[in-house]
Amino acid sequence: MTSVRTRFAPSPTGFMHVGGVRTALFAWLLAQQAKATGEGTFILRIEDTDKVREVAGSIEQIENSLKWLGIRWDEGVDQGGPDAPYKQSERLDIYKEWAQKLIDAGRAYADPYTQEELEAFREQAKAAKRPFLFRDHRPENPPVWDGSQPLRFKSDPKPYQWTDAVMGELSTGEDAIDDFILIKSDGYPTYNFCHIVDDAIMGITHVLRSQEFISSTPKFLNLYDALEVDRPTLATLPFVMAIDGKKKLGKRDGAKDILEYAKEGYLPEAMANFLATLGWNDGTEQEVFTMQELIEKFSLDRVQKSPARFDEQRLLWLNGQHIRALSLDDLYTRVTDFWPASAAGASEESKKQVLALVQDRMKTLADLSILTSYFFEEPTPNWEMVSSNKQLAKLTNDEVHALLEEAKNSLSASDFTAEAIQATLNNLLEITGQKPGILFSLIRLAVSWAPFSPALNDTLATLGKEVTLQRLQVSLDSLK
RNA sequence: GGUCUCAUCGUCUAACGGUUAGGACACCAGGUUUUCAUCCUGGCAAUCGGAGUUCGAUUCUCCGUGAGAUCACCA
Repeated sequence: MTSVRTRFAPSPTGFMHVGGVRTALFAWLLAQQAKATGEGTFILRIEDTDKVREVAGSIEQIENSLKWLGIRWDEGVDQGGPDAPYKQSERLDIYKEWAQKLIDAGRAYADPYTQEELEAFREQAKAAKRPFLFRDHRPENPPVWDGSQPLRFKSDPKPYQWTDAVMGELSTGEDAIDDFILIKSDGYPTYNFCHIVDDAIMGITHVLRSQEFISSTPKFLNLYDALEVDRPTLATLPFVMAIDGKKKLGKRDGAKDILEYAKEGYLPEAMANFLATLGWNDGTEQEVFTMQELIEKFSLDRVQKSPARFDEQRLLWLNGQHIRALSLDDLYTRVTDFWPASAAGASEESKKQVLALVQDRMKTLADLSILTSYFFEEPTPNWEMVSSNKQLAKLTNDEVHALLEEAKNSLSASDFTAEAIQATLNNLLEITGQKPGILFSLIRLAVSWAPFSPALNDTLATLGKEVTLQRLQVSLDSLK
């Protein structure tokens, strides 16, 4: 019987980008996996203790992002749970209580210095080429903490050695530990303090977070000791790096809102697949995973230690793979917002027929419009497309005219099933003595005027005899 | 500067100390008797450097080098 409780604890400072989402995904996968054999719980906790940086609407946006990806939480701000509230700004009393325990134990004290004095200490250390440590300036007789000063942790500096579920054995010297602030002078706790309190209260078993926290981990370990709480399994995830440069992906470096990808026609399961395999693999050569497979196969010990770059090409490829894996009906429900405007009046039946034709060619749902518009609206002849085609450019206007005329005649006698059309077309090859590359390309353009389209016989069959012949005529007429 | 982490094709990655260093994306070339962004086949392409341990290091150790993180009343 395993019990896994994980949490995703974002601060509401804006939209979510792929790095943050991946952390959430991994934590969620772990909890889902545990559900199969025991207890698994995934918690969404909002860390809103910095009122200055808070951005209105962020919580809703975070929730929408997770929902889009298919991540559901068992406990959270919107639905509550046994450890409610799940918003840190509503848990201030709890942190005060825990802070008092530390004060009583002589492990916390009021910081009597002004900003200026603090700054002077920093300058001093810098001038002396020494690291700045607040604990070098611990006041001998700190005032009684009345809430107007910051409350600091009285650390117990010592070397630490610990095991990280991803990084393995880690260690630091005592310089990594300092008297950090537990509660700010505005009454709100710092992340360093309250996340540890909450994780303990909520019984979090696995803490997943990104690499930037690795150097503050010794502080956390020191606090766990002072609080006398068991520490959870710590797992440090490597960065997701920006596509170019070598910087970690961040909002200021052009990281996109994850919901942007939804608008661009990416499937959530493709995004999940991509994110999961960015820094993780199952040890086989499998590249495409369903959500269910990810849940079953994910493991922290196969997570990469080194940062990975965000490769949109691979995401695009995966998206195509997942689109092709969808049933037609499923795909149909996903593309609702992606049809060309001209398809508005088309019936579900005809739209599905068209969709079936292009499913294999779509890489994003947004491709649908360019791929299908000519099924729903009359294309405008663009002879530029003929003259810029290597093979077709060799034909004279008279030859083009003759070929299309011939095609029109043959097709008007066809039964117009896909099979019958193929037979007609093959016959046409013999009559005209043309190569398929020329004849078929020409017909394709004359009825669609699109850069690419499905197999010619399927395209014509879907358009129907009447439309096909009419479009051939329109094209003929437009040819001077 | 202190502390800490990381290092295999362009990118994502695989490889009990023994493999012609494997796969995928991208790219290139063919094929699937039309286009093509699907599909199939093939090709290109990597162990950061130097010592050491070993019969044998991508793998273990050390030293470099490079990259990154962190040193906030931000999370």
